[in-house]
Amino acid sequence: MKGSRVRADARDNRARIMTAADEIFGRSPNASTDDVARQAGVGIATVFRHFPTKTELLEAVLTLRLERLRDRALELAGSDDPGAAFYSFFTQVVSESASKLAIAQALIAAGSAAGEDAQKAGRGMREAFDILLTEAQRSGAVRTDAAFPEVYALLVGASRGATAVDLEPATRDKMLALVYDGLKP
Amino acid sequence: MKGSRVRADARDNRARIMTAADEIFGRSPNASTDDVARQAGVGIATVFRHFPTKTELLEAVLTLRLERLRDRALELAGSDDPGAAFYSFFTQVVSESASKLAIAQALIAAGSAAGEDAQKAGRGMREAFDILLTEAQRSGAVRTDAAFPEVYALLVGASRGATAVDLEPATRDKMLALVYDGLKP
DNA sequence: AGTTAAATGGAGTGACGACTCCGAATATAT
DNA sequence: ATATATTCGGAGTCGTCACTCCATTTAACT
Repeated sequence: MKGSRVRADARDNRARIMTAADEIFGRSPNASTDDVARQAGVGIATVFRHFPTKTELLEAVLTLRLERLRDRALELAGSDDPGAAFYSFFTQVVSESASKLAIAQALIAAGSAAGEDAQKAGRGMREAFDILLTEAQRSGAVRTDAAFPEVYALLVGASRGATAVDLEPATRDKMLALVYDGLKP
Repeated sequence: MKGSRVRADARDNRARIMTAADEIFGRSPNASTDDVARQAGVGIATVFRHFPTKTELLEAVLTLRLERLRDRALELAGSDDPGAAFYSFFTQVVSESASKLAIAQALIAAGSAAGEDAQKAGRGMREAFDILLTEAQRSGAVRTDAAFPEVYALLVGASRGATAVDLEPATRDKMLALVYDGLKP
């Protein structure tokens, strides 16, 4: 006899809802909760049972994305070539930014600016990125007079820029080349 | 006897509504039409008389902003120092981007992606910026292998980056310094 | 198989927002 | 000053969306 009793279908549904929400909100930030439920193949009430508030659902999705990014940064952190690791991560984040940003935007639009877990995940991701930056600077791949805040602002900006107008991949790469030239010693 | 009869109060109200909308939507993209009416000191029906649709109101405001930016670019275009003109315009756009982007975002959220007048104004603004870029390149202030699309993407990105996290002005300037280093020959 | 507590689903509820209707007010021309 | 066509204002309509209630289903343990 265990204290916590977790029914299998509940776990399944929770996962299915998060997947659906990730897709739906990644495409259209103003989607309704019903849309998520339909995509997940469950009733509306089930969504609200697992996530009592739309805001909480959005936060959960955003948190997951941020944690994945952090993990990827940490994987790259031990690399032989810190410069390549840094620029690779930067490029990856920019490439995948569209849907992630849509979710963040949805969260903001939903009213709640903050969000316990999401904030923590954001901090974790930034710390991991800071490690990549520091290593790249130590190896001479990035100028040392560029501090974390402005480099991070550049990452966010490049991401949002790539999202804003739907950029041709070729143009995006050229833009990133300009950014990287500014970052080199 | 003239064919077009324009009552003075109507003109006044239209102007007041646009000003109010500019402020309100610049602050919070999800504001309601009632908020605009209240801020403008008119009734709701008056807003809808002048702008039959919320989308049209947003477009009108965005168009005005874009036209102002274009004018500023054209003013700077004849300058003695094309490099300074280019970087000055770039910096100005980034500084003021917060509210402008909020409006554009509101437009997207309102459903309508396109928008006749706004598109035309956007084109005009981009053309004016292209002039600044070309002159700056000719004067040797900007590298000549940077084409318009990626430079424009950089402008949009820097703007959105500055907006995203509310950046300290000092950090924003450092970020811009990095961008400008990437643009120099 | 039977029991039971947890989980589900979909019809409801209340609030809010874009947009309309129409009687009252007012600018303009005579 | 009066007439009149235009504009105004705010109460109302309609649709949508986040969130709830409860009868029914179902996983899990004996």
